[in-house]
Amino acid sequence: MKAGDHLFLIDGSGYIFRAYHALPPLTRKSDGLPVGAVSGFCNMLWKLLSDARDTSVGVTPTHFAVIFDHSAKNFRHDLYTDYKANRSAPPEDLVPQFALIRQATRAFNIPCIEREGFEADDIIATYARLAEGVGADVTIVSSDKDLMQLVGEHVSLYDSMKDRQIGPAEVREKWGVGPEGMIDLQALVGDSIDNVPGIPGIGPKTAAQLLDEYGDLDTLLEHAGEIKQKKRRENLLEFAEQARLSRDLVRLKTDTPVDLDLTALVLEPQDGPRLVAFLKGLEFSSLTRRVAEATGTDAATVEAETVEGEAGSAAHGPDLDPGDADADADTKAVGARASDAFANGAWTPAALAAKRSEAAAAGTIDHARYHCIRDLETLKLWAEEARQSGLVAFDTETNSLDAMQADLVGFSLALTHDVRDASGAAIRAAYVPLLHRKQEDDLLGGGLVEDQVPFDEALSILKAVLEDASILKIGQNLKYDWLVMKRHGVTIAGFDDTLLISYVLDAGRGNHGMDVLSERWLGHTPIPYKEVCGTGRSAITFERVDLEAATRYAAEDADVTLRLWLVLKPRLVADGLIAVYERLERPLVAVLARMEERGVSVDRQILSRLSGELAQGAAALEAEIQEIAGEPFNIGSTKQLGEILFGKLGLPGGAKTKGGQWSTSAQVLEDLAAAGHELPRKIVDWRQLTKLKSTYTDALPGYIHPTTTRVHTSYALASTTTGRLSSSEPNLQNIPIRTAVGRKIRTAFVAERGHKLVSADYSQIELRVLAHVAEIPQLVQAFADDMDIHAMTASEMFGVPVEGMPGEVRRRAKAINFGIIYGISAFGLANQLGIERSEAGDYIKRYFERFPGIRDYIEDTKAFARQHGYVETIFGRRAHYPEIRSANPSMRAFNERAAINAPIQGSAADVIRRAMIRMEDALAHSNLAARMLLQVHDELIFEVPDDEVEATMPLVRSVMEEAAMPARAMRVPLRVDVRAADNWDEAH
DNA sequence: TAGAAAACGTA
DNA sequence: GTACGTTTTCTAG
Repeated sequence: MKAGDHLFLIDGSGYIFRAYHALPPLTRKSDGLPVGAVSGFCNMLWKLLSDARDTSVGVTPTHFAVIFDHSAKNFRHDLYTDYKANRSAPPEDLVPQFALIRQATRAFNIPCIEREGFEADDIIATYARLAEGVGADVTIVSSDKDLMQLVGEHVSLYDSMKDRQIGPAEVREKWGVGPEGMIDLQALVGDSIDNVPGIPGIGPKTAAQLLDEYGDLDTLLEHAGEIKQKKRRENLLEFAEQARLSRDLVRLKTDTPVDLDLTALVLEPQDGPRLVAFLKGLEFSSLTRRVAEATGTDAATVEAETVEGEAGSAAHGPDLDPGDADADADTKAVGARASDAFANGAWTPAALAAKRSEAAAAGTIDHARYHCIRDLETLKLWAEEARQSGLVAFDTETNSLDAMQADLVGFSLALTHDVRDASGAAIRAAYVPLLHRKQEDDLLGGGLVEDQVPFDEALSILKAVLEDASILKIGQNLKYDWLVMKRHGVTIAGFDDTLLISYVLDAGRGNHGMDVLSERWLGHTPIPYKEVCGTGRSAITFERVDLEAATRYAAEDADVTLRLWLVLKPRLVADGLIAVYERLERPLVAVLARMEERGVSVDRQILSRLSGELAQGAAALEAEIQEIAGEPFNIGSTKQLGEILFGKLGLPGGAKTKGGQWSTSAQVLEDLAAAGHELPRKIVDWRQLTKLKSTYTDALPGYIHPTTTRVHTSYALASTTTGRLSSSEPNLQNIPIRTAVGRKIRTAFVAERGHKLVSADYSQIELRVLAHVAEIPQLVQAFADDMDIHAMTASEMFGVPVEGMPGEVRRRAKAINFGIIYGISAFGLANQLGIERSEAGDYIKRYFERFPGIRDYIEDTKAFARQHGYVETIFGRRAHYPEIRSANPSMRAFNERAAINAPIQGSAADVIRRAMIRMEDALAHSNLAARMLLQVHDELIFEVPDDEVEATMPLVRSVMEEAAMPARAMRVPLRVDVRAADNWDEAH
């Protein structure tokens, strides 16, 4: 490079964000892949390059490079740990575009530069100074103020979107200081987006004025005591150090090590066919045409490069939240687009999905090809490849199934160099052991296995990949890995989860565990965990597994996960379920993980006292029961109990169980008690006490975490057919409430010192959903008027006025209302109400006469389910009922009832999911410290600092009540009751 | 020792 | 009549 040459440096990362926000948001390729930013980027690049050929334009580049940010972390984080802490993850539909823009740069035959540990700005600064040094001119394509410090006689900025050149004069005009003053100005002002602190109370105007007066930051700080304005003076004195730190943060590094020297940046001509193929693949038709013309390429003969929707990155479907118009219309538009795409000779999403599935099933898995990575250099290479391809499957190996206890002992990665190949032939997978221990059990418990990658170094390389949202991580049940990594200081950002994708696609068609999915889609049975770690008392933890077996097992997990993703992700687009996945499913992973991580405080003493009381009560009852029975027996054994009750004592047996025994269910025992027998009542009571004791007061303390001293449940996102969550280990969604004794257990769930528990629950959400979907005028009106819905139903059915209605009448109406939600049958209603089937049938008949819309809804839903094999919630989530066409009438009836229930239960579940996804941001925006701890289907429980309770309650209420909006306008309002107290019993 | 059956806690 | 998870007992291996 020499004087007179002109170097163009494009701030690729900055451009991506700016283009994303500036351009129409919904630019997508026919398979749903979002490409708005890529499109803007390519057009901009082409325009600049055209200028290079057109000598009539004054500015003609001779050298050219696009610079990208490399990793989330750089030297500035060492200066200031909170640097860029305010940055939120990039928008979902931008993530897949990072890799595409790198691909685009290469397709344009332009150097694509990035370097670990440095921001794009530093590399730009370095090249700009180098070029300046040889007398060349430099144009930096960016309008970022952070780069303005570089502007000078030979260096200017070019804002490609406003087509504006920024030289020293423009900098001074905009900021009141010249380029040389920009660093000091930024140091004073700070930057809330990058979280550069600056000095409080000083904005750009004041900063410019001060710098004008004192010359530079150091002089200003020396003379800070002379400032007249009191507050300003105090702040300058108090935060002087902070300003100096800020200066170090904003000053760009001009001695970044660079791989390519200036001569390597010389502008080469474009390879016409290659570029055309790429642009054609992205369906940029007008740019394709222009490029073809300019490069003398016959576009018609060039085959489009298959640029992935595919590129395996998040292909995007319709937006559930139509701040962008009508969601239903959106959904249909995708279907329409699919056929258009086929007309263009491209794959339709469905055809692509089918092709992938076929290839995946034909692929073979070869354990011999797996790598075991045992040195840092190799690991770095793999991380680099992940970055290049923008895609990596990831799985952790630990020493516990409990994510809150698990320590990382290794991890596996899988990469592919061709995301179009679902056969897996292009996949490489590896296991990285970190803390495996020798198997022999010497006194010290066996030392570490030799030649493992040093833990801290490996973790930091992994961290850079996992936290970089522009690299899509693919996992199976990522909530587990997310939590484990979080506990190791790493926050995974930018991911897909094959468990959740499968769940969205196939809820109701069996479970979604990796082994099942692998057999279903790949025809491959993965190595069972048992085979590696054994079972029962001879089981070992993964850290004791020898590296060869561990590699086979762990690398296979990553390999299989990546293959599954290649098959399943296109199906999301094909089935129009991308929005469900991205709006209702994927965002909950981090939300739930944080809830699990927080846990809830449980008072051991209350539980232990209760346990004692329950033990006493049960023992007393046990003695009485055995006294009456005339012999000791195991009351907990239904078999023995049946023999005593219906054999020895000769009580009349009621129902039989499936196994043919006499049933001893609570219902049967209650009936016997009502008939005057004294023993059954005592057994019911005994059962209640022992149930509460064993399931709750005795079990819960065992779940208190040794270090956090709180109870951390685990939520399953993909276990129910309807879309509800489930909770386990321990299940905190079935803590007693119905009986007085049971409720006492809730008093043990407490807020930590200085806090309250706030419980917010939806009132009658399922009935409201029913009123909405079935469009029942009376119900809609009743909810609009905030009436007692069961009383209103009773009044409508039986002609009884709501005023002074007997409790029994209301109770019956209530049972019918619930019955409807559960897919009513005369049999079930009769059971519930203890009336004759014929009478129950009459009730149902009368109900349908009064509410014909409900009958229509039920019939329509059944017909839909029979036709499609699934039903949908109001947000488009599907629940499959493959057996609804069963020839077995009871099986069929069961599936029909479930299918009637699923849209109601599932829509309610979707609503609270939406509320949960929004809640954290809503709280943060209001500067509230409330922490969401638990979800119980229609209830959310928070822990809130005492002095924020008042402010938090209305916010929580409004987020929940407005959760359906704007995606759906419900015909009925949602109502939420909110209460605060010291414990869960009083808060609910 | 693993898994089914019965019972029962929640929404 | 829907949707779950946990506990205890008992049986099959």
